[in-house]
Amino acid sequence: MILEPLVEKTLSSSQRALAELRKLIFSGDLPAGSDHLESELAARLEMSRTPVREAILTLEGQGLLELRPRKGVRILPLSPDDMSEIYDVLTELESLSADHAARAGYAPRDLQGLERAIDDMDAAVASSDLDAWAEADERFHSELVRLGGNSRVMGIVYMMSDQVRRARMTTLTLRPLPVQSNEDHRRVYRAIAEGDAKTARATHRAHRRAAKKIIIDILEKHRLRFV
Amino acid sequence: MILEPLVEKTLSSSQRALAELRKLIFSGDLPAGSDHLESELAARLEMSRTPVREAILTLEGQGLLELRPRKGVRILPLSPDDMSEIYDVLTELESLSADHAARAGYAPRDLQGLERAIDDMDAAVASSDLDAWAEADERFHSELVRLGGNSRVMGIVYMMSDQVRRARMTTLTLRPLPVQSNEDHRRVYRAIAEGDAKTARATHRAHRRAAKKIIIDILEKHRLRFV
DNA sequence: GCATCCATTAATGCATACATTATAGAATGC
DNA sequence: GCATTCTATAATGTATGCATTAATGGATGC
Repeated sequence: MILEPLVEKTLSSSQRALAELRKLIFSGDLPAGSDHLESELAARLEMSRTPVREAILTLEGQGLLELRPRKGVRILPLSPDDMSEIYDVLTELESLSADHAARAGYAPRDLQGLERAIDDMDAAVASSDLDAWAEADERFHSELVRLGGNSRVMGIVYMMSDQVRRARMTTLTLRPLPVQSNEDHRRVYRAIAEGDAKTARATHRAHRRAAKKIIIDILEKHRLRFV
Repeated sequence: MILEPLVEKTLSSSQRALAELRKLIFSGDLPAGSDHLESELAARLEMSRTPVREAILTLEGQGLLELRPRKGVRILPLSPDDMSEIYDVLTELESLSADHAARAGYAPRDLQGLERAIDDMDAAVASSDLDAWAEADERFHSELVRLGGNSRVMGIVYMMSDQVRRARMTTLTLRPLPVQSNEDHRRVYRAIAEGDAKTARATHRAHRRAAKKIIIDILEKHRLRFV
């Protein structure tokens, strides 16, 4: 019998399995394209197969891995085509969110989260802190979707952001400093604040399309497949 | 997401559980808002809790039900707000699909599925066969998404179509005969055939927005919550 | 009579044991 | 030597049993 750490939080095993597997995938400890047996993962997480299996099924539903009976679970690689698909979905759903956010008539204080994210991105660009920029960028997009007020959109975008994050790990250092990007963010922000749904939607759409092109070009140029 | 081959071999218990639970939900045997214990469902499907539990987790991920520890799983009701969210997502993703389908430059024979669905809807309207119309309408939309070529979009739309189908069971007999609707479909079809992405997108978007309004109005007018 | 606490109960979450089955490799026949 | 078949193995899929824990109801004290 193994003694538990005293500060152990009361997280259920399957929740832990889900979180830990996610971390292992994002950290690259479980590289894209690699295969792993349920029992192996269970041993690694020091729990039985049952909760691990539940987490695996969830992650399969989220498109992070694939069950291949008798061959183990395969961590799914992301090809440029995959990223293209994901960016297209994000483009549509975030643009919808921008539209709805503009129509919702939010007060300035409701938009503080957006504004702060934009400011943080400016600061990050100024100090060339790519990690801080990525974090603030992600915050901007998730805040935008939250303001859109559609819980289904939030769920889908949250799922796909996971995948984008995987790709970003690789591409972040290869892309030019995102200077233009924040100008776009500010324009989206202004349009929402002014209740101009049409501009908010169109501006965000253009922003996402440009971002997609940058990422896809990098992935293809460097023949990056596994991220 | 992937269509199963028609030659069904002995499918696994968890697959059966998934299919059967779906059927029970759609048939109304498990009404929206009702609670059910894992063990009760397992007994009903004549299998152990394990595969039932796996199916339940999958269905939870698809938003059909909710796990409430110690209270059983609750079949989720669909409020007008839920339907509004779902229609908004479908509007965006199907419009994207129409756009991409138009750009893809399909040959006429590739579009046969669309055309047949439209013809079938015409026939169904002529004979006032609402069920046939609903089936063909669903076929049109799923074919459209298939032509769009984005597998993520296909997956999301497939999931949400399940929910729309639940609502449609109730609203179908309450709505006016969908005559205008098929005129829209034909215009989308023509735009795709002619490679006019802009028109395809805009037309389909308008179509979906109109459909959403009809459904939501009915749901609210009749105070329908559980479907 | 009311509130609080404790005990009982029952449902889930997890572990484990078992059944099923695909696959690799050996063995046998040609 | 090659192919085919059979067998052993191992991984998944499923069943079952046990532990944990939330909820309910009763009992007790005020």
